[in-house]
Amino acid sequence: MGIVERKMRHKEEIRTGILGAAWHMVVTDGWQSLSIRKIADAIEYSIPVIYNHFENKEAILLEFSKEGYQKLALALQEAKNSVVLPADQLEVMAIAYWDFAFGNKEYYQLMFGLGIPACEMVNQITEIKEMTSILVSTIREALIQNKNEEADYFLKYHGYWSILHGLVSIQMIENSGKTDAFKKMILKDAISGFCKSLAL
Amino acid sequence: MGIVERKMRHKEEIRTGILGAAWHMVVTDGWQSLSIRKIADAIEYSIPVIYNHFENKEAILLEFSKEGYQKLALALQEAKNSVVLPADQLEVMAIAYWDFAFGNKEYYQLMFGLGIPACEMVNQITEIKEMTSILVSTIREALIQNKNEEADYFLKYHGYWSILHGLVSIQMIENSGKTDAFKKMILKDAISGFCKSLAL
DNA sequence: TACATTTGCTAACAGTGTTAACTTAGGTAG
DNA sequence: CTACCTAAGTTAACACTGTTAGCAAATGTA
Repeated sequence: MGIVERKMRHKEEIRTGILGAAWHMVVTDGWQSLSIRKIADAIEYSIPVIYNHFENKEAILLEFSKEGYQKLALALQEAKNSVVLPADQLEVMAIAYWDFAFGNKEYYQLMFGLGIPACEMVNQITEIKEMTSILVSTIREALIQNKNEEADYFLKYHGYWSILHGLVSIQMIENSGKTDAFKKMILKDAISGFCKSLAL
Repeated sequence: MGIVERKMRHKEEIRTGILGAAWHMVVTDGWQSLSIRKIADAIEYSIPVIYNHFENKEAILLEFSKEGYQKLALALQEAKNSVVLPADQLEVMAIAYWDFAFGNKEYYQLMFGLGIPACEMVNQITEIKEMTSILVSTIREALIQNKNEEADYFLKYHGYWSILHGLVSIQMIENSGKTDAFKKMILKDAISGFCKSLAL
């Protein structure tokens, strides 16, 4: 008598139904417009049913976030396996990382808590340009100083900013037990490595 | 008859009152819990008054975002002025950038749309560790290959990940007119620069 | 004093997440 | 076969959210 089995199966069906409906909404309208009510509507069950499967809305998003990290790990592993030299591996992994992020924007944004101000907003902030111009000019000066004017300053500027922003935002969402001093060591090491890349 | 002046002044007072109350709420409870109603309550005016000064809630946040970019630009400029060599400038600017981000978390999170999943959430995702372990192992292998085992692999791993995440997230919120090919050039340049830093 | 304009308010609309309390259907035991 | 009990699913509400239409009152002008 597979009664409990059937019940389990049914419960699982609802669960996957919730996740399926939720994912569909995330992909079409962005995850900021995900709503419990709309999910309930899509799966043709009442609202509290969803709370039998997930503690709250965040738990649903957390589920996707986990999925995302798994997919990313898989992509990185595959990339790594495709070549043998570690230096080459780092390069193909970088590309795999990039491709994952832009091939799965919804996942990536969820995983790193990115994307509230809806992108369009950011482009309207002229203040950003004022700030980046300071970065750009310094990069150019550094390249001139190094007699390395062939190097594309725009490339380098993006590299510089990325290291900074990447370090900051990862530390911010990680908030691990590292000391401030150690965090700054990471920063200095990354920047000194970058500065070396400015020389010929 | 400074009647219009007085009115202007009064209007300006309300505006700064709105921003002041809003900022206070952002700092104390995080900007996700900012609400028009609570602002109205704080400034002791009714809700629609706020809509006379700002088109919507996002406009208020945009205001802070702009402020943030201005403050960051100022901090970078000051750091730059403190030393003369471009290479040194890049280092002090990096530290200034870092200090700004962590000294003004609210600004930074707003500026880069960071921080929905409330940080605590991210720490509960064990899947992250599975992913990062792949990165770490490859970094270690690369260091061994380069006979540079003294280098701290943890430092390098953070640098590597930061470049990746930084590039991705900045490109994502910028969504400028760059071609995919050019974007990948930025990526490859940054990574090849990083790989050089792994050598002795 | 009469009019016009700005200023601000009340109250509502249309949403959101979440939960208490109830009904009903399903399986179990006498 | 009936009585019971548990679990599934429902309705309806609470307490919020952003936003706006329509109205009242205060203010300055003619």
